[in-house]
Amino acid sequence: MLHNRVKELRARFGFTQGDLGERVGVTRQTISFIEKGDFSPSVSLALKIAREFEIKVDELFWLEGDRKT
Amino acid sequence: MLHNRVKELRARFGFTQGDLGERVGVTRQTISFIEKGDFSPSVSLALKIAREFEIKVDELFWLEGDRKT
DNA sequence: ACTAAATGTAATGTATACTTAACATAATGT
DNA sequence: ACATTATGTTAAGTATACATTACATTTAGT
Repeated sequence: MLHNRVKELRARFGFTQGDLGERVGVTRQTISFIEKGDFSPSVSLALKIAREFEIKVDELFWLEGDRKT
Repeated sequence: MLHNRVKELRARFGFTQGDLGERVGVTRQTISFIEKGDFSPSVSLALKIAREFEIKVDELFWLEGDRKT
């Protein structure tokens, strides 16, 4: 199971799902699915999203029971 | 375009493609495809591979023209 | 109350990640 | 020379990421 902080960071940056999708080249539905944890995006997309938030992929996405802290 | 250091690190750890695949739950062909850059794995798989090598996803995979140094 | 923007969600379609099976080749050990 | 192991690669199938369209609900602004 994969977890993420996309929704939290998107809110912090004041982006809508549509904004973020546009910036990283996917639709708002794709962002919505990712936030819901419905699927595991490609590492390319994960890198693009992490880049928008200026953090590392490992700080945005983590595997169940694998949290840093 | 996505680049990675999987082959280099796998060699450093003395794993065969089969060894690594088994550890992260995919076939050796999948590891082979990833090393060749044929596709962008899911972030779940990227996290598992990075964990094996004890490095961050961002140090294993990067987008064209996005290299840290 | 009305409108517009943002989100949730569902259906269907396409692209691509990943599997399975197979065959070829190179390298190593006996 | 033979067997074994690792890798390259290809073809065909399955699973899933992601797009597109559409509609309902919520929230903020007037």
